[in-house]
Amino acid sequence: MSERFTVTTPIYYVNDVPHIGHAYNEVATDVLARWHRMRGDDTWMLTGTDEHGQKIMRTAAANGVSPQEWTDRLVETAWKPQLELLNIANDDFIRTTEERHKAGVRIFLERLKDAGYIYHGEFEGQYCVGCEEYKTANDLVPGTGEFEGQLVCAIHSRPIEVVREANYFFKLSEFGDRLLALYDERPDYVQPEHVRNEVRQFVKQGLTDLSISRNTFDWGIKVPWDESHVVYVWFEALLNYITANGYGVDDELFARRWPAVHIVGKDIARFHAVIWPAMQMAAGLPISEHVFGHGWLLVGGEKMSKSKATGIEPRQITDVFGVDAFRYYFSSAIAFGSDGSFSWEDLDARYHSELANGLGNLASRVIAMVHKYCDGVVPDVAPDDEIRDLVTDAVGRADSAIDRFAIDQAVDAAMSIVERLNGYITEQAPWVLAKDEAQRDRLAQVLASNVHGIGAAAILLAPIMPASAQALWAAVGGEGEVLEQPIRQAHEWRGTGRVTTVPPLFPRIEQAAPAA
RNA sequence: GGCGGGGUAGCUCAGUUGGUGAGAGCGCACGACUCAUAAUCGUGAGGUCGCGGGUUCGAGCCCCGCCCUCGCUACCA
Repeated sequence: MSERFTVTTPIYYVNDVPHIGHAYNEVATDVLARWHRMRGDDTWMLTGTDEHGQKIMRTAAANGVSPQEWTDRLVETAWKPQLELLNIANDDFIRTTEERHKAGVRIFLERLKDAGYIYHGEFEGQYCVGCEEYKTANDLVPGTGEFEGQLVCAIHSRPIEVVREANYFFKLSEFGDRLLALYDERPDYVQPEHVRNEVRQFVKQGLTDLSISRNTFDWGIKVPWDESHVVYVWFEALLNYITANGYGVDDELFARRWPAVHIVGKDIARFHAVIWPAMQMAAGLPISEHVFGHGWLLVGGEKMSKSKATGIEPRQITDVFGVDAFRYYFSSAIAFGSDGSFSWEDLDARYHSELANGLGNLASRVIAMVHKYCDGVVPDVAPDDEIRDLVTDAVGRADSAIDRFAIDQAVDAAMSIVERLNGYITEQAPWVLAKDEAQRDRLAQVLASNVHGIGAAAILLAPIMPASAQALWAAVGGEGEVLEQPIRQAHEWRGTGRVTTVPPLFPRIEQAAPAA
């Protein structure tokens, strides 16, 4: 009963410097995708970059290269390396400068126009180049210094430009009722609950039409029927989700991949849960399955922000703790959907408590005992009922948590095996049993129970920590790739019956954490 | 201003539709054990559940007011 699962990250604005906020989204999406693959689902994970817009054009010019050369460079030196660093197994990577995207955007626009949802209108506004958006009076503040006496953008502190444009508009205002009906009929369309409420409330207040083209610069996709305009970046960027999946050119592929699940930051949930579904309705497309808005990472109690220079690069963390610990930390320490506090102290504490002392040490002690008391051969006996039930229950809880996007709870379920096993060992005291020949059978069952639990935990943790899980899996006699094990049957795994020797999976790190 | 989220043990947070004396993890203290990455296991440490009212036999969970904090308010995760 395998199903299909297409999941997306936002496409990242290529001019940004990748930081742990982007990484958080990538890792979470990757964990979901890997989990579904291990269920046997027809899984597809899409990510990519957003590369058009005036700001990119200007940055490129400032660096003396063409926009295309500029974005090529950023993609190759910043974005793709970040995916590799984080061990993200995305199936596709779309760039909005690719021909497949441009072609799909043109087809989509033509269909919208034919359906009567696009019209020509005039628009005048105060435009901030830094924000690439029109500002309202509320967004402006009195300037200081060289801009004394002028109104400037509150974010960039630079003067806005008054721009009058004849643009094309999308009739977003016509979709309010249908959107509200969507939220009501499909309560799980927007998640989590508080994001859904916010989106719903927003739509209830009424929608206005959306300007979707610009004619003051040309770094973008030309409007098919009017090449003096380029499509506004946000409108165009959303279309990556379908242009990457064969929209308009390969109906069979598109039918297989679409609709998708979108994992986005809560700040852009609105675009994904309001504008995007309206666009899909207008074009007669199936609506996305879910829009999940995750929370922010807070650093020192504040939203991590590139403009406040509190952005942290993933490498700063992975260099010290490793990629798997990075993935584990952000998957487990933060309730997916809520904001979460990041600190080096917390990361360090959880690494040592949960991974080094908990999981790593458990593997270490069990493997050592199997070697010491059984010559490395895992006793071929059924695990204790208690352990068997514990593991079976954990597998079920973890798997169902994923359906709720509760990644943190899935990790908790997996780690509950580790915690219980450490207690179980102390209670059973194999080192005592080993001294009594009459207790051989009991000793065998205790060790077999541990190996059984560790193997299952390795499978459940594989989507979160692929490399470490593989090492753990192999160490307790798992055969082949742990990522190819059926995750819903993790409690039924059978191995070679021999343990091997492994170096510590998560060595203690004595050095002080770098200053945050 | 409007909308939304928060304010619970030192820290990070759980707390279903209100009901046994308010919880978890980490940290801390003490004890046990020795298979293990000086790891593990057990016990304990007593927080006005932001403030003030109200409803109720009974409220951290409901209502009113207030304070603080964070985000959003139309197109940067």
